[in-house]
Amino acid sequence: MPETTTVSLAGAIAVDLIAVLVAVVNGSPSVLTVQNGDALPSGPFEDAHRSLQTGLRIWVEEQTHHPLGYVEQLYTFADRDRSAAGSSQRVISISYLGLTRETRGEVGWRSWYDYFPWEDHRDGPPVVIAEHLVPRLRDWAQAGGTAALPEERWRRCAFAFGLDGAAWNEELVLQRYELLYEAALVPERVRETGGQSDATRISGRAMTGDHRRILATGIARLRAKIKYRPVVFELMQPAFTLLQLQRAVEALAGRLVHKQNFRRLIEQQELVEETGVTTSDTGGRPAKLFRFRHAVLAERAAAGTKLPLTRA
Amino acid sequence: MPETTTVSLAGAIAVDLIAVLVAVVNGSPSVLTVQNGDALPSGPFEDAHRSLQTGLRIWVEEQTHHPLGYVEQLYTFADRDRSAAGSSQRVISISYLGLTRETRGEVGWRSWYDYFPWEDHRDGPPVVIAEHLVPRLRDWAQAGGTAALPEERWRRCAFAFGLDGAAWNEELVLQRYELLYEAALVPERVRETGGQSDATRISGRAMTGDHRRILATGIARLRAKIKYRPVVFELMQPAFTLLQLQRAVEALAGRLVHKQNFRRLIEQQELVEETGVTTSDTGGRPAKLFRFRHAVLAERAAAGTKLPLTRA
DNA sequence: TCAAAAGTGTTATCCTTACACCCATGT
DNA sequence: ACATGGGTGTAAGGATAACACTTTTGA
Repeated sequence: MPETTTVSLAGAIAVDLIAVLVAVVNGSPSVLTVQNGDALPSGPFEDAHRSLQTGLRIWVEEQTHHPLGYVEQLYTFADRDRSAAGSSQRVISISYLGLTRETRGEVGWRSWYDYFPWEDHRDGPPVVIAEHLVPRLRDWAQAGGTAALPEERWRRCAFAFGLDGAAWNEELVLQRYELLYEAALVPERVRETGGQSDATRISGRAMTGDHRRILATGIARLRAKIKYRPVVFELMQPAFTLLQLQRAVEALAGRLVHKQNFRRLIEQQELVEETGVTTSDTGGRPAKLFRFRHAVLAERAAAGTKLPLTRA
Repeated sequence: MPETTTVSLAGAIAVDLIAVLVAVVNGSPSVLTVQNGDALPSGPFEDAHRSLQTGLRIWVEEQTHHPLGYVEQLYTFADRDRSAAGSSQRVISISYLGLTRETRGEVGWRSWYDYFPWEDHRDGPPVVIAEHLVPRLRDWAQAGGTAALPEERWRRCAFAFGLDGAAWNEELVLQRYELLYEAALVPERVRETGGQSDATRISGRAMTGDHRRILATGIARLRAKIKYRPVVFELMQPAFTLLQLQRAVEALAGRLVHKQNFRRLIEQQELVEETGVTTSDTGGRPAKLFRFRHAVLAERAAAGTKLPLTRA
């Protein structure tokens, strides 16, 4: 049974809103941070706010002067250990994922691969995985007692990081972070002011509290979402070339995609239409500019079949 | 720069846990209710709980004596109008979706189609749609001012309910409920002690507060989830026939699926294995009993491809 | 002329969809 | 025998994955 050291007075619970705000800033999938990159923007949920979502919009636009495009709720966290050290105050954090194309007020945007260096596979698997993570994870697995635990631990590692013949799955961002956390390979686990030179190179930049976990949740959600909902366009300028679109997807997914098959996919789903304009800013042959067909949002909010339905 | 000082509004906010607990009770997709079907089980989040999820597990098992299988967070609601009438107390409801196969303590299980009669298309489109909902929705759309609003409203209706040539999409449970709410076709909107004889037949059984909205959220999530994650098995007995499995899926989706193609799908994904036992309880030729291959949970947590990746 | 990016053609393969038919049991 | 569900074969069509090649610009 739980150890009740903290007395539960009425009203001991505070509610925070916390935002994972994403933009693609010259080729880098970026997240808006505060405190010099140590934290995600957050603030108390005010009673005056009409709803959570509007509450979030209000203060994000206040703080950042960014019009906030697509917004969705991510997750609500409330583990006991989230409380600030010393205080027995219980904090509930309701996190949101937001997408924007605006990048004014140049402050605070950071590539999310600063925080998760092992997640960027656009130039092949990052060396940090084989060099640093794998040996340490293997040590951790082997230290797992006597029973079947070591194999079980290693199986999880291999699956999450695409080892031993398993394929890399870019959606497992959270699982990977949690494994590293469990294996104490991440500064947040030991809480030492976060971000020593060596630790950062290996395990990425740390953040306050569990902000990095929340960021991982957001990235995972977004990587999953781009596959079945046309949300990338929220991150694009109004007009863009197909390669720019492809680069944006690649930035988010952390993987390269096949050029022509990508184009065919976009085309056959009728996601874009030509603007009639071409640009030669891209180096090489001038490219046609496209715009997103907003009609598709109305037409199909994604069928989402996968069940072999009988004909009606 | 924004600072993350979490100011606690002393005691103005209460936090509730609320559960959408699903089981398939002889062919009906059912939800656990309390208060004679008027409410979903819920309770205050206690500071003693280690985390939200364990908090939920503890009191669900307390209240229902059900071992709770799969659990996932659904959504966190906090609209102002959620507060109890008169009180200015702000309530935040963190909702969870839980799946179980246990049905002991026969109290409180209700078919979710009692609450959403228009969602069950297993015997074709329910007559209530054409008979009652469509005319009223059309009226509501037409009453939408002078501008483009009426067409816009009707377009949303047609899309949500599969009218005017649009296909029925079983995942749009929440959108449909919210349309009916917006059109004031649902007792919750008018708040008249909920559930008059006529209203219930047309717009389904009402619930307290926004519990029905939460239930709709849960159903939508589950209908989406069964397509890419093997969660149906959480609702099955340890051994089952393929037709029983199919019936369970159909109950959840509210649609019939193609027998052979369904089997092929199950088989080629290696989701099940034969137990070696057959049963003749099903009427007709005895059926092989299968069990879920728990190995798949480890093997692939669903690849989830849809991007044309380049070969590594 | 060469680098860099734009843009197109084509094929093998797999998955999905839609057919229609036979098998084993209890009544 | 017949109703009820169990269980199978197979072919058409479309989506995917994998090939390599031509075109147009700026430096």
